[in-house]
Amino acid sequence: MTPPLSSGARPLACPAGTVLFRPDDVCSGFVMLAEGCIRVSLTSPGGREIVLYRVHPGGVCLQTFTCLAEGRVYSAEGIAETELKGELIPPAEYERRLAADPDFRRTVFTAVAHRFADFEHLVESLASASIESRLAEALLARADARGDVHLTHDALAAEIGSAREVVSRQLARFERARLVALSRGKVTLLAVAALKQKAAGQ
Amino acid sequence: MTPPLSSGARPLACPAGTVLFRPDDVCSGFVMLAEGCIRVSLTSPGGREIVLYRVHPGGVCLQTFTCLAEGRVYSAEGIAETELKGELIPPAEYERRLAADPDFRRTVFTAVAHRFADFEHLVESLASASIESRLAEALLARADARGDVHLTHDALAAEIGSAREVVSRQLARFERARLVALSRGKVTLLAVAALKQKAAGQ
DNA sequence: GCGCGTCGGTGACTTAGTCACCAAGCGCGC
DNA sequence: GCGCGCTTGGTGACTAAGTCACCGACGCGC
Repeated sequence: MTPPLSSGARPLACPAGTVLFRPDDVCSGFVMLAEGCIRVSLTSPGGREIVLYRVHPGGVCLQTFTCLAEGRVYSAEGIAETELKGELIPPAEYERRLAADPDFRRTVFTAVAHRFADFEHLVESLASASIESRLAEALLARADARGDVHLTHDALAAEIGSAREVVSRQLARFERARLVALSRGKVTLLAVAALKQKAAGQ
Repeated sequence: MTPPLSSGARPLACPAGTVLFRPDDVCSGFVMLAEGCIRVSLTSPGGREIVLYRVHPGGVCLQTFTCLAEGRVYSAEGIAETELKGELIPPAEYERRLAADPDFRRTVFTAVAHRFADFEHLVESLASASIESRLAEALLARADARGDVHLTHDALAAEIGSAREVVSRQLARFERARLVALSRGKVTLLAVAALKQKAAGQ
């Protein structure tokens, strides 16, 4: 459709599991994702990890945006959850496009705004929602079409910013209530409607 | 210095305590603050309030930015903490300036980026810092030149996204350790260095 | 000086998080 | 196909934080 996007943009391709950036890394450019998913997470000094957000095609990595706007280093970690394809736009080219291309500007702004709304939701649920509702929400959000969630209890704990033991115990309660079935590395949702109620806070 | 900034901008002036916006309000324009301070906070269904951030001159209200970028309604509450002076830039004019004025664009971007970094800090401390360290941090951040913090325990609880009773008890512990002195509506810092240690997590 | 609204203190209880440890599942090399 | 070691999950015991209910103390207006 569009011609080669610009002189400066470089193709980006990497396999699942690639660490795209770590805290204190310098930002090498703005990522326009065509395919795949990037998980951005924060790890506290105590070793607790929390997933801040995921970047999908059409989305924007706020971390990257922040780094480019303020000339700072990254403060979180970004990992390719799946194989990635896209473009890496170097800082100067990014700046030029923001000035010259209203569509590009609108895309970036909208994505930043959207990301911010997610963030607000995260703050709200960290500050006031129960583990039960946050876990129910995370399960619903990350289930595949068959209702399976392929995550360890540890990974689920990172999704909701809690601890593994807490997740294990809450999952055990869900299992006793026949809302889910548990197996190693997998949670199967049995009662989606009931979980939605829990996610909404009963 | 600059001539009247634009055809569209309207002067903004209001006294302390004014509610600038509430959840579900439509955004009437972009605020450029010349003087004063706006507190933006979220109140959960359970009635728990948490202060998201404060807007100072040169800063940007992310809420407003989000609303303008996505054409959405506000999701938080904004209150004038002090008397405000500034300009209100209507949406169309805001859009025009973003396109035409690189300095304006840079200002907005930098401010948004900065705000986002604060937000990340908020998420990190909600997810993993103790009440003791969050309260110590809040006290240090909001003390005046004499080391007085003129906030009720309730207001301090909103600052750190916790409950009044929890704040009262932690303040009592600080008082027993001679780190602060308590009186009605005021906390006086007695040992700033020790509080800084607590804020950093010992 | 009385009444009332705000502010702060406290006990009793629930929920969440931490720590230490163990057991089951699984892949791998031999 | 046996044993080894890593990952994952389960559990008890404890601490920290949050909730609920209630009361007392202060401060202001009448």
